[in-house]
Amino acid sequence: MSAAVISYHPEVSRWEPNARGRLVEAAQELYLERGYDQVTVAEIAQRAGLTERTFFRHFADKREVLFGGARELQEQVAAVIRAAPESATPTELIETALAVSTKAFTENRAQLLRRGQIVAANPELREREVVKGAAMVAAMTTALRERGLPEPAASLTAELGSAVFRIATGRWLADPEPPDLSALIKETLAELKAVAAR
Amino acid sequence: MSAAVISYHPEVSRWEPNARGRLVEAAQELYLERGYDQVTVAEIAQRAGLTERTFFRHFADKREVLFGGARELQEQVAAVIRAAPESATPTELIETALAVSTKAFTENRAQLLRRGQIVAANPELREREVVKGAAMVAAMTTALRERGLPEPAASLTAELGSAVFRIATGRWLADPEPPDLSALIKETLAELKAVAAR
DNA sequence: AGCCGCGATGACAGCCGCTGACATCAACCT
DNA sequence: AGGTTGATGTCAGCGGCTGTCATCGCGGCT
Repeated sequence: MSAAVISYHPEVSRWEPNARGRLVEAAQELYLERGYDQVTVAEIAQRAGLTERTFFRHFADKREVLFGGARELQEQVAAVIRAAPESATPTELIETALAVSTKAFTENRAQLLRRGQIVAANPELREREVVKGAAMVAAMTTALRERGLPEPAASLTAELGSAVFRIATGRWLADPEPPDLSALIKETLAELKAVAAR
Repeated sequence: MSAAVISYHPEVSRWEPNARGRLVEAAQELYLERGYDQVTVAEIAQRAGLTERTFFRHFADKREVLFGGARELQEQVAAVIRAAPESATPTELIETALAVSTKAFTENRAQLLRRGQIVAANPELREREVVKGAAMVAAMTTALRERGLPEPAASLTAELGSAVFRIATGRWLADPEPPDLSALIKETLAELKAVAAR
């Protein structure tokens, strides 16, 4: 509680803060500069002022450093589904769940484009993206089942939601004049209904 | 062209035949016995009477040895979509495309269950399965676009088809008294339509 | 004030997945 | 007979990833 406890020297603590963030930043820079498979983990760690071993304490593998946000998004979506009114139809649930992402997406468009460029350039990274999508489906299915939706409706609703999300955000990122993301999601959902009705 | 060129000794050729098949067999045995990550590629190769280097000439990586059939299935499905009459609706296309798998699946149930057991036991293998599903979606989308179906209907139809396939075969494999697979596919598709209509 | 456990990091050794380069040798072609 | 091809072997090496132990500031406890 005494005053002036904090030294003004930046090295307040034993290490620089935000090691994880520095690793993400260094990895993205290097992946963009030279391509994912021309970068070693040791190089990433060095640019971040850390060691290779520490990289693997923060990220399960060399790919995961690009996919940190997926878990949070997944948890938010599941929470929204759980909180929706009991009367909501599957379609309404999808629309509500996907709405949670629009703000973060719209605010970070440049960052998402940069990341998308890195991921698109490498098959291993595209694989990991697919896997994250599947994890999202699983989380949505669980949340839907918890509110009483029986199988296979729960799985199907989750798959539909995931498909709409993937297609809508893909179009939104690809469009140089991006329309409103939530409107695009609604539109894509409507098109899906039209396809399924035939 | 002379007669009796062939020695009766089993070693007709320089090597035992069907190296690829022996590798698949050895890998499945070992993965089942000890678990995927307790098996080295060198051990698989040794059981098959080959070297590690030869394993990697037949399979891109240690996982791929379990996913050989995916490419053929994908090609068959795409071919059926391309061959369907022009008048077919998206739903009919899905139903027709998925029908091609039922025979092979029904005939190889035991094999598929064994493989499923191995894959389910390991996250890396589950990832690869997800990736194969995504490749199927991509192939279906391409085939649908080639017959003139515009986007996003092509992507959506492919996603729906993939979802129905995954869910129907999952239920079929899980059921100890397996119903007719093609009937189950039709039923799942009908449930999907019901979900999407709400 | 002194002690102690915790937690983030470093240092080091080692396994194994995977690749490139070159050698071998039966089968086949001409 | 000689040249080509194609599947395999051999060997060396990189790099992703892990286990293990050491380091040492911090914060809490006594």
